[in-house]
Amino acid sequence: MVQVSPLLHKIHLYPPYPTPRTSLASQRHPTRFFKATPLIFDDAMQLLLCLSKPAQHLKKNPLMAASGSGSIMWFRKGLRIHDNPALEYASKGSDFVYPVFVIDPHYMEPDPKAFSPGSKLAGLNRIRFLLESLVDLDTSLKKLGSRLLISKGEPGQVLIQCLKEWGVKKLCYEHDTDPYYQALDIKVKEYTSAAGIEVFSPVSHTLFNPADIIQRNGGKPPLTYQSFLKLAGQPSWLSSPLLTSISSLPPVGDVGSCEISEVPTIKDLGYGDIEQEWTPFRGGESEALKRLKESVSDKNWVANFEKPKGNPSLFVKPATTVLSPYLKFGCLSSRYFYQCLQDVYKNVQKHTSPPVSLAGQLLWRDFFYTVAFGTPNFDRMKGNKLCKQIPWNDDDELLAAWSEARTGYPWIDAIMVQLRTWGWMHHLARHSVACFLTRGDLFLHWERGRDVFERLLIDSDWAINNGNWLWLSCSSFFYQYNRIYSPISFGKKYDPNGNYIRHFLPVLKEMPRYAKGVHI
DNA sequence: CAGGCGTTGCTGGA
DNA sequence: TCCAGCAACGCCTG
Repeated sequence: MVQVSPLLHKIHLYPPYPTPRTSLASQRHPTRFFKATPLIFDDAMQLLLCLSKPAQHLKKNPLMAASGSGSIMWFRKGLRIHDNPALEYASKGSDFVYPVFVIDPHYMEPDPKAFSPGSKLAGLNRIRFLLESLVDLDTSLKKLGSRLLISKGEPGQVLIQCLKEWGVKKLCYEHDTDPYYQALDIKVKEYTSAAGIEVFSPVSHTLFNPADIIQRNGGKPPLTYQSFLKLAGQPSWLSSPLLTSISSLPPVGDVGSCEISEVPTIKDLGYGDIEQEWTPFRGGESEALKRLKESVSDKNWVANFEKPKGNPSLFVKPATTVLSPYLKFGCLSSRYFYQCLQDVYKNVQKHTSPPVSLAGQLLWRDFFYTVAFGTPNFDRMKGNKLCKQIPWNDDDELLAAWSEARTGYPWIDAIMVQLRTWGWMHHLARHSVACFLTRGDLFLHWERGRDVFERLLIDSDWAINNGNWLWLSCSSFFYQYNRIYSPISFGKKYDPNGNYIRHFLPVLKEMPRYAKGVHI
C-alpha cells in the first residue's frame, strides 16, 4: 500500500524554501453587412457623414465600430504592454483595437481526474498565476483607455468568430514557436488569408528568431550552446531602444454579439473554495517589472552573477531573480531584460559572460527555443532524432513516490514538496530531482518527469522544460549517464544542512528507502 | 575512422 | 577556496 513517508512532516524543518529576492531573489470582412442587410444603406451614409467629422464622433458610434479601421490584438503569451510590437502595430492607424484573450477550457477548467488540483493541462498555481497576469494586463489596458476582452472556447474558433463579428481588417499577435500555437496559427491564417485580413505576427518572445538561426546554420538547429552563440551574435534590435511605454490606445469597438466577460476568478472557473498553500509569486507585468527593477538595480550582483556551482544549499540564498514565470507568460519581455543587462554591463569594469552570466541564462532560453523549434517530436523520445533511445523503467508507483515526495531522501522530497506548493524551484533543485528520477535507481522515463514539471511549475515552458529533461536524462546534449547515477551521491558531498562533506555516508545509510519498493 | 570539440563532475595541487 | 587537468561520453569534421 502507498504510505506517506514519515519524513514528510519533517521536511518543513529544513531550511525554508527560497524567498523572493527582495526579502532575501485589408479588407473588411463583409459578414456584418450581410447579417444586417437593412442597415447597408445607413452604414454607408454614416460612413460618408463621418468622414468629414472629428474622430471622436466615429468612436461613439457603435455601428462604425465595424466599418472603421479596427484591429484585433490577440494575447496568448506576451501578456504585457512594454516591448509589445504586435500591440504597437495593432494600434497604429486603427480607430478601434480589440485586445482579446481566449480562455481555453482544456487549460483552465477543473479536471477531477488530474493527479493534482487543476485542469487537464495545468496545476492550480499556474492557472492562478495566469489569471493574475490577465487582471494586471486588463488594469494596464484600462489606464490606456482600453480593456481586455475575455472570451471562452476553442481559441481558433473563438477568434475566427470575433474576426467575422467585428469586421476588423488587421489581426496582430506575437509569433509563437510552440507546436500548440503553430497548429493554431495555421488554422487562423487559413481563415484570414481567405477573408483578406492582414496578419502581423512579430517575433518578440525570444531574443532571436529561431527560424533565422536555423536558416543561418544550413537548415538545422545548432546543437551546442557555443555554436548557438556564434550563430546568434548580437540581437539586431539592440542597436535601437525598445518601445517600452505607450501613452494611450485606441478605444475598444462594439463587441456585437460576441460573449465577452471580465477576467474570471479561480472560483468562477468552477474550482470552488480551494484550501491550499499558494505560490508566493504574484502574476502580472507590474510585478515582473518590479522584480526586474529590484534585480537590475544591484549592479554588482548583475555583473557578478554566476550560476551557483555545486552546492545545492545555495538555493535558499538570493541566488536568482525568480523572473522565469514572468518570462514564460511574457509578462516580462526577454528583450527588455537583455537590454537592461547590457546597460549594466556597459557601466561596469568587469562582468561575467555566457553561459554563466545572467544574459547567458536568457541565451540558454533562446537556445532551447531554437532547438525545440527545429526538431520534430522534440517532446518525445520516439521519433525524436536528437534523443537517445533508452529502455526506461515503467513503474507508476515509483513515479508516484517521486512526484508525491515520498522517496525517503529528504533532500529530494523537500524539493518535490516545494514544487507542489510553490510551483517554482531553483535550477539546481530541478537538476537534483531530474537526475534522481532518470539517472538514479528509479531509472524512469524523462517524459514522466517532464509531465509532472509541466503541470506543477508556474514557469513551465514547453521548449525549456523538454530541453532540460533531454539534457539531464542524458538523452541529448549531454550523455554522461555514469555521472550522478545513484541518489547516494547527493549525500556524499553535502550533509542535510548543505555543508560540504567529501566522504559522507552514515546519515544516508540510515534513511528509509521507500523508493526501492519496500513501503510502496 | 581518428581525432577534436563540447560538455559535466571529480581530483589534486597552489 | 580556486582553478587547471582529466575522465568520459557522443557528435562533428576531415
